[in-house]
Amino acid sequence: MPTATGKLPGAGRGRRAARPSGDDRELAILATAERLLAERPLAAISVDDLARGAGISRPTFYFYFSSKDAVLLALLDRVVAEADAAMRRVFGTPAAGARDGWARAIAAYYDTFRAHRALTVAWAQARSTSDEVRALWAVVFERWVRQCADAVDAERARGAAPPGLPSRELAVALTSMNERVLYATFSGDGPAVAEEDVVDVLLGIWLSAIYGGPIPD
Amino acid sequence: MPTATGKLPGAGRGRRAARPSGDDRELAILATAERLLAERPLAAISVDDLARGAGISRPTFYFYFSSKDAVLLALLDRVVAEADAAMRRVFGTPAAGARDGWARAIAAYYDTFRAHRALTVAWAQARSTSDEVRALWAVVFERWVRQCADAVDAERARGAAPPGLPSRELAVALTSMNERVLYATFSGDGPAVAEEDVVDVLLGIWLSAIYGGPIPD
DNA sequence: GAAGGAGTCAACACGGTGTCGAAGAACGGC
DNA sequence: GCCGTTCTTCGACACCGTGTTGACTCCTTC
Repeated sequence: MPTATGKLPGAGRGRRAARPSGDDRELAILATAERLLAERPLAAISVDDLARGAGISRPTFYFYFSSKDAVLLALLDRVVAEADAAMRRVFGTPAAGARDGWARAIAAYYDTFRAHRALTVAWAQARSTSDEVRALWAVVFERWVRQCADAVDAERARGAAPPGLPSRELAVALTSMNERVLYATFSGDGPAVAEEDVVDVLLGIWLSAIYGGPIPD
Repeated sequence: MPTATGKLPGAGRGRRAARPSGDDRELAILATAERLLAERPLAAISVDDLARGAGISRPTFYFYFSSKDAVLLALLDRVVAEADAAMRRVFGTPAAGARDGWARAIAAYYDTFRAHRALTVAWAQARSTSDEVRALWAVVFERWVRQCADAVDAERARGAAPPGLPSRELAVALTSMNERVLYATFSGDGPAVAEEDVVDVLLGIWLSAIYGGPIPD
């Protein structure tokens, strides 16, 4: 099991050693992957498809990436970086009230993943087949959970939110919900929330879970 | 694409035509599958493993099931039937208050899936690779969503719950959350809620989402 | 103009799936 | 008790996807 790294986005994932036209090839593979992913599921795309799409032979593909999963990982790094950047923008701007802050955070993820819906769906599929994808996702997820838990703690500390469930467990559950609901909405299989409502629905649940006091029986 | 049915649990999924000792073989395959699933992921189990485990050759396996997925489907039918039975029991017994009713419903699913955690995890993986598994799950999920939405409507009608998000979308989101959170807890990869807390955490979020009024900014 | 690295691919080994056809057991009718 | 039919089993095959090897072709650059 090679390449268990996950440092800088886009770097070190393949096995190249930096040379002129090689970069084009690498980009061509990435672009082909994203294009094909938009039309069929990851499992239906072979290394050969990727190679041909990029105008090279299958063995040459392995010169650039160590496997199909490595391509996905590289693509995923990018999107995660994008989502984090969006999130940093949210935290950087002062929010007009608590509701607005949470709304913007949820919308930031929604927008990022919607812009790459094919990738989002493919990632979820690859998570069950690739340890590396699973590991990368766990790291990313953990970061979001931590941010969310910290924000909840802060709201409780300033008296805006009542005490309640442990903030970390609350954060895990809410973040999980977002992940699953957004996936269902984007992939379209099974019951899902309509795309135009999804942010509102998620936001509503987040707010009542965080700010709603204890429920009398 | 054969066998798109989903009628009676355990029936019609393979391609047998009912005969004596054949039943033993079928059961042996099912048992082998559940046993192997407890030690490694679905993708790491070949048809050959299943066949050998049941004491038959690979071609003979195909006499009983049309594919690896069909085995999982048969197993899944059982567990779903079990969960539904548990749920019917919950609805059949009068609850001591609203909180207790929801708590028992969530616990019923938790208990059923925990009792078959290996299957639960395998199903989630197979959902990305098999159309049939995906379709079966969509049906099951839809049924739960409907039950949940109906219950919310009933609570609102009797004045116990305030109006709020559309009941169906609320139900989709909450059911999705349960699915994802339980999966994370059982599979153990990535951040998860501790097994002993998970029902309380989910319940807390359900109650505030359903009974919590509108949140002032 | 030789050395060496980057880039490329035909051909291979492997492991998995699903199918086919022939051989073996089981059983009912006659 | 024998014979055909139907159920059951499996060896052998065709196929597809993966990842590797080794040799060949350019470039550089010294």
